[in-house]
Amino acid sequence: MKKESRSPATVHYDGSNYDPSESIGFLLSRVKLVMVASLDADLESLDITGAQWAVLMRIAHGCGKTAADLCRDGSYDTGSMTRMIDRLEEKGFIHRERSTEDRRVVQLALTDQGEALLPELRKIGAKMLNRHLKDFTAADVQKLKDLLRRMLANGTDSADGA
Amino acid sequence: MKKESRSPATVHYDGSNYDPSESIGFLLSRVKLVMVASLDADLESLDITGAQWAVLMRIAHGCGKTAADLCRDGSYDTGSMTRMIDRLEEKGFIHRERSTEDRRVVQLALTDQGEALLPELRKIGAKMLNRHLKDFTAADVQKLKDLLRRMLANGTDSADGA
DNA sequence: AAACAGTCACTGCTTAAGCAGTTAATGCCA
DNA sequence: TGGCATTAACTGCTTAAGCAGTGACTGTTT
Repeated sequence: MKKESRSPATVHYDGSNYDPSESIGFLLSRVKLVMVASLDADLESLDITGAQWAVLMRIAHGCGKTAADLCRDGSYDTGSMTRMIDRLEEKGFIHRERSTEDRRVVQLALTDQGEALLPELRKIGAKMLNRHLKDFTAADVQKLKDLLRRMLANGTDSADGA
Repeated sequence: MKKESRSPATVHYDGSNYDPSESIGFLLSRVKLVMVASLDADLESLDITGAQWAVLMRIAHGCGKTAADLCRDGSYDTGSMTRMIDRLEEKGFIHRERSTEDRRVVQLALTDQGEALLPELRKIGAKMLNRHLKDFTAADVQKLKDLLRRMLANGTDSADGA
């Protein structure tokens, strides 16, 4: 006596119709993996990793003025972020400056060297995305973003589950 | 004098229209992150991680009879896989058996304990996916799979880039 | 048969992420 | 004003992933 599904519209997987290599989870992980690998390859000559690229882009766009901002927006660990910033600072792309208003925080900014690199970073990122979106219509891209945003919202708001 | 785009249909990003938190790359990473976090949380009581769950599911579905298979199908490092299998074996979920036909390979299989756990693993995986696919129509799910598969194909075949 | 390249599982090494705990600074409230 | 919770950045510790290299074994070629 199997229980009937109560809300058929939202039950896409019921525990028996699983094909690992076809499931959304595996596809998603896989796509992320190849995108990062592709980015890493393109960034190799600049001695920058994909993760570092992401942080530089956020700083450049003003999404993250401080380490704490970057951690919140990127769901990143604060300890890891400190060391990430260490690496980027050591390479000369960003610099730290203790805030005068709130002396707990450290303001982050691109150095001239980091600023100079920015166009290339943008170009590489765009190239990688376009490569993976080859033959996508504008509608496809919009739809994909929409679906991903909805998944994100579903995962974020009711974290406790059923 | 900016160069005109040559193939407008496939140029979604041109290096200037970047909003980190809205780009497909960030969305994708983010969705993957919350899905894994969600899976980890649901699996916590079983003392299994999301990565371990993925391997167990693959073995259970016969997608990976050996470590080398699992590495190929999951784009996983062979060294990491050896240790992953160590952990799963130590926990009693799988067991190794040297193949008699080809004595290089080690056959992997679920133990009785692993087999017994399987229904619960399936249930947890399905629950996680359904949670993130809430309010998705069947067409939405199909479309998402289709788009992800196409991205994967784009990233896989021409690895050299432009 | 002997040499050869290729494959499999495994090991040491390096890197980096997450967690827990520390210190300094801030805002709040009695 | 003094105490208290909160926040920011940082530090040690643990875990695990990727890379490079090893030894055992296989199929192939000559």
